[in-house]
Amino acid sequence: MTTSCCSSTPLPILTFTERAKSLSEIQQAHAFMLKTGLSRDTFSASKLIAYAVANPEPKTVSYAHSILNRIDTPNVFTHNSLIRAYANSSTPEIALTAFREMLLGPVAPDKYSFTFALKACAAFRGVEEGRQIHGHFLKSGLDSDVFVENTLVNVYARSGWFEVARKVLDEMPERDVVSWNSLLSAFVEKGLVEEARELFDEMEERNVESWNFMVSCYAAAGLVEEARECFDEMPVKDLVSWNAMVSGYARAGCYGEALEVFNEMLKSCAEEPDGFTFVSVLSACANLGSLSQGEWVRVYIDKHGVEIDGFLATALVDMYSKCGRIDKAVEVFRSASKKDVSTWNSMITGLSVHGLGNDALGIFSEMVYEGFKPNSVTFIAVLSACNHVGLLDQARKLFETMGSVYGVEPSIEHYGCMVDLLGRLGRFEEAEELVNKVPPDEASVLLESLLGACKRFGRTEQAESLANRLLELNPGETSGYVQMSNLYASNGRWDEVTEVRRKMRAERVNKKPGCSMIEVDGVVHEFLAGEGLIND
DNA sequence: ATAGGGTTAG
Repeated sequence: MTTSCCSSTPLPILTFTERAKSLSEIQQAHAFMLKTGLSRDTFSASKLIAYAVANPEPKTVSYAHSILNRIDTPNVFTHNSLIRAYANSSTPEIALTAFREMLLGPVAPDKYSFTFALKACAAFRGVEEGRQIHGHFLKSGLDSDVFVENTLVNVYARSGWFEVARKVLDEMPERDVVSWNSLLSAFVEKGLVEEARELFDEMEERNVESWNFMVSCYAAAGLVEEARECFDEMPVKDLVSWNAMVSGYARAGCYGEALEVFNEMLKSCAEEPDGFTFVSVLSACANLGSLSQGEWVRVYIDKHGVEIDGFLATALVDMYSKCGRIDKAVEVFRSASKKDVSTWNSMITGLSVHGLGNDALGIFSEMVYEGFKPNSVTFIAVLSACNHVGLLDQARKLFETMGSVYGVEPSIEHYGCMVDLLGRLGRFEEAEELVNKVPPDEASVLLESLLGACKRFGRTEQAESLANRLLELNPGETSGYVQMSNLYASNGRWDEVTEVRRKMRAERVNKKPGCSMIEVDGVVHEFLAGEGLIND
């Protein structure tokens, strides 16, 4: 313990407490206070609780809670700090326990208590709880307050009670820009573009955040032109505005435009790009296969000392592996100081698609060894790695343990990997067993996979029966018919082909033409697959 | 001594 600051007077320990950088330092301070009897002192304890406000992880906050419970005379400040810390944690519901405890005690809640308790309700969409607290506030005798009411607007709006939110907003004795944004942000969160636009046009005041909400609202809906219009129109842009536009283009698949806006951003020198910017830019590079621009970004990141966090490491690994440089992907991965589950996932996926199944499995073991919890994506990545290399035993083992050991229940994608692998290796019985374990309405992907394998192995009879099952499962869809007719065609059974086609017409099923595009010398060529559909 | 909306990411 770094006790150099601790002596018999209370001040140094309070300074130590204020400067604590970890929960264990707080616990050291607490231990010291216990010995000296200082821990029951309201002011000293509030310094311990302040740490939880600044670092609201559930563990830290519940520790602060236990400290608060042992104070002789809690005051309104210590109560509010605890409610606030819970409201900002990932377990905001517990803020209401703390609020209830306050109501039962001798200290009356003030406008801060209500604001924090309501903020907690907004966080977990607790509209019923919010309503009760609203009623409580009205009966409390406290004056109407713009902070309390703004939070209330947000509670109702985020819970989808838009009319009530609007009513509270309209009846507020004084509104500010946050009042409007409280409702606007909820429309944006729910993807209600029209409602957001209408409100935005009606707003008495707007700030840069209001504009950013609109840009991101359009971008999230894939309406990049509208987003751009809004972006061009806004009176003041900040870093978030630029990032919203770059990511909007990238997510909409407009990768060239994403890079263009990024270049504009650099040229205008208005804002320095940050990790958010680079993640979107790298994603654009990855999807364009543009290694040179991706490299440029990496150099920029290094030169400007931008911190490579889990997100950025993931984006870099992804960019390098999608651009064919798995060696550089591994290099970035190895040198990354921060990794999260997605970083591991993108490394495993990268190795897998490069055919390096064993390396992918090695990274998976490392991941588990280092204490990261694999998720559903991880298992898709490792199972497809097994698939690429034909590692049946490993795949079986992973598939069995993913639920029991790692707590990730297999979904249809995982079944898909297994059925693919089993089919490829000719293990038809085992594959069928798996297919029969999933609910019928999800089984068609698996049936198609297995059907393909049957064809490759010349198992025409089984293929036929699978195609029939596919047909029964979804008579309105093309895949069963197409598979069936291809099957007959490849065996020269033309009468049966005609019969399938007739059935298809009778059921009014039409095969949608496949479409693909390619750019050659700046001219886009479009190809349509299908019969007589090009002139339709 | 403590406020509210907080927009951007693989």
